[in-house]
Amino acid sequence: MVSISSDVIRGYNDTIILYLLLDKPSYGYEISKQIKTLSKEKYVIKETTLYSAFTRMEKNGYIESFFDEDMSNGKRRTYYRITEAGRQYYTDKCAEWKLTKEVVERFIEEEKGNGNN
Amino acid sequence: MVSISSDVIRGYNDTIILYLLLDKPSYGYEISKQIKTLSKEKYVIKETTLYSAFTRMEKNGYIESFFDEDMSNGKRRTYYRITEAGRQYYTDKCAEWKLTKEVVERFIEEEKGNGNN
DNA sequence: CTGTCGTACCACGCCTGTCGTAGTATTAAA
DNA sequence: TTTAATACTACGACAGGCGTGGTACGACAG
Repeated sequence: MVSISSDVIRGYNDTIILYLLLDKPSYGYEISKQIKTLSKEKYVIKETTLYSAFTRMEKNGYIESFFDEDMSNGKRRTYYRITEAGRQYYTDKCAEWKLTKEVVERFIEEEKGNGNN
Repeated sequence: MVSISSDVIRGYNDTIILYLLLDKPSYGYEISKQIKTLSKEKYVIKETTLYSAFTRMEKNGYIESFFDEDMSNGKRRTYYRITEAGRQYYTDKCAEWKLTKEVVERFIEEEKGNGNN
């Protein structure tokens, strides 16, 4: 069965997360659910991968963390919102994706290598 | 300037190399030149990356190394030919690429994030 | 009132692939 | 004789992903 290997989306986890923050802030658990449903269960991000991406991106200034004000119950959630730098990074990554796609597809052929010719 | 980051094609260097071996055996230097020209200078694989990919793929049984018989001069070249397992791996990677492309593109939007909305 | 499940997060440390640096060796041109 | 192109190798650092395991809360079952 064909499934996505981690090396492939390695460079795009950050982009995927940023995409889900474009419109509104969110938090880890919600984002992981969204990735799962939006990808139609094709890609399920690992928790550690997700949270380490948060840490890294906050350090890089692409996102900012805050706590929900009307959080009265004990469940503490760390929300993240995208920064301007994050939006820029996202845009850049989208451009890069187009280029990468072009390049990779020069080396992908449906007919060739598939079976025996 | 938009250029391909190593993390992005990380999972596809092996695939790219295998593609260039589908029709005929080749060797490191030639393959690196072909990647450069075929990608229109967009992607230049690092030597160390290339040669370590060879080692890894030979260990995995995707390629086999041999020396050119009519090598009369001193320049020793290690040629590689793709194996059946290698062809299978390539085919699988092509299928995976399609899936990855679908998934990633759900999180890529040209209009969104580009600028300010 | 104990157990389990779902939510929400974090620390630690390993693994793999990439890449920087540097070195060897040959041939051909300048 | 020095430089450039060809052809390859060794070594070690680094970053991102991920396995493992732990904390903590609420809800609901038995």
